[in-house]
Amino acid sequence: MRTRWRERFSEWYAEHLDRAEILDVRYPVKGTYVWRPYGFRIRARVLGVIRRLLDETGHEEALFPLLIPEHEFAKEAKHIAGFEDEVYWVTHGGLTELKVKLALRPTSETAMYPIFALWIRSHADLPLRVYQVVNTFRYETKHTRPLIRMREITTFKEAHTVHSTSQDAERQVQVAIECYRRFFDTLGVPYIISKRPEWDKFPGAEYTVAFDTIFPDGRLLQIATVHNLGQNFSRTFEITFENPQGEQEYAYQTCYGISDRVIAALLALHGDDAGLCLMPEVAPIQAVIVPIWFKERKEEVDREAEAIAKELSGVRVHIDTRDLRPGAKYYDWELRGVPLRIEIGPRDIEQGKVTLVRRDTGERVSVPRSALRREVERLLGAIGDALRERAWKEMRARLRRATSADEIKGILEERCVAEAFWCGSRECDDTIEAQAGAGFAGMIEGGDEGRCVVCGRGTTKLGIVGRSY
RNA sequence: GGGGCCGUAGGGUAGCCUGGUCCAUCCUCCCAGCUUGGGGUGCUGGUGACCUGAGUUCAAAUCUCAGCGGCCCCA
Repeated sequence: MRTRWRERFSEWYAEHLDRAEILDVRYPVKGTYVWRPYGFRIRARVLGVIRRLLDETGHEEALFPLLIPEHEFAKEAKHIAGFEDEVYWVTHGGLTELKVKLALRPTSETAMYPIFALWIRSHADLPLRVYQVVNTFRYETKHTRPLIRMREITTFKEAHTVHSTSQDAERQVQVAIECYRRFFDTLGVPYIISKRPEWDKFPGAEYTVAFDTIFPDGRLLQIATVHNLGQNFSRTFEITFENPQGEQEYAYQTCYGISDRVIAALLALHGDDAGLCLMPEVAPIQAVIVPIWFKERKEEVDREAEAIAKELSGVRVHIDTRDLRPGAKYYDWELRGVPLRIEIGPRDIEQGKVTLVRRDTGERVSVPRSALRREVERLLGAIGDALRERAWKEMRARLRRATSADEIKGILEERCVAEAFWCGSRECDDTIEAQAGAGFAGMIEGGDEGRCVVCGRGTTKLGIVGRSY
């Protein structure tokens, strides 16, 4: 059942972050939240996935400071113009006013790049690929929402690369996109990849490619961005290298990042009315064992539960020994999204079987003990595939082709996202914004040919329009 | 950026309009005991709250102002 999940999504979302013990939203500073242990374990698993992908593709993890001196932060004019209304400033050390104000990083370009300038001297030092996982701060004035719009982003996974040629930087953009595809595929989070319009790109970038997903309420959520910075920052921060010809040259850079929003998407897209439904890859508990006790046979059942846990080494299992009725435990673990439940009771023991129940479908099967391990592994794989497939299907159903501004408006009213041919001009975007209530969030290039929904000019660009978070 | 609504135990709420009946209602959670155990066991007992500050008043959960926090709508 996905009635409430779909129709009253924002209520569902807030309620389950709390009930599944992901976050505590009661911390008394607006836009900041507490990661609870269960949520934190999910976060750690997700980090494990992205770290592995970045490490495999030649990135090295590093850690730069949170504080950025004003003179560095202010160096890149467009960059600061893009962020200045949302920067937190540290102005005092104790009672002493600081001579140089310190910004809490809203992102780390200006923290990293002065140091990159020191690290890089020759083409032999390139390419440089580093990433870090940090918290970042933005003084958001719009409505804050847990994991979606926060004043303290707690888990910004930002990568920064430096190259000796423009082509190499361009290739890196493709590597990053591929890396993020694999990341979201692992998490079963569906995405639309598009280029952000000129007026909406990252401040200081040449261009920005974004990943968006569509939430159950039909809103677009940006879940990753990849930027080609060209030489904009290297000129500002004097990141130069000696090329093979012995000349000094400005380096070419890219950066890309993913925030806490990926967790929001992970939780939101795989739920149903009973609660969360975690992808097995990132579930802190992949299978929960519920012993079915009867007065005289409690110890026997407990021994059996222990034996099962042992047999399943390598699978993340948990035995629920709380003094609750089995039914109460079922509801509880369903809420928390544990993908597989293993029930073991006297009846199973007598038959030499165990009972397995899938969280995604509710399907219940009785399997021989001898087949336990194989079946558990098979089912975990099947659940992951099913969740991924269902999420993609759901998103595709919410992305609908439009051939006029009116149709776009209609699609938005039906809580969906529209895609329509668009020439790419600001004027046509303004028209759509005025007529449909939302502008183009991005454009997908290189499709078939069509005519811009506004001006009728021929184009191969497909714009996407949706209400966004 | 503009407009509106709201803040009562851990969570959800009644009471507020029309100040006194309120050491504040109900559900849930939590704790103790007994009971029960293949989809939220039942019973008994118990802990726990008026966002913060200032003001009005004989009297404030209730009225006023400010702060903090939350929610919704529009651009």
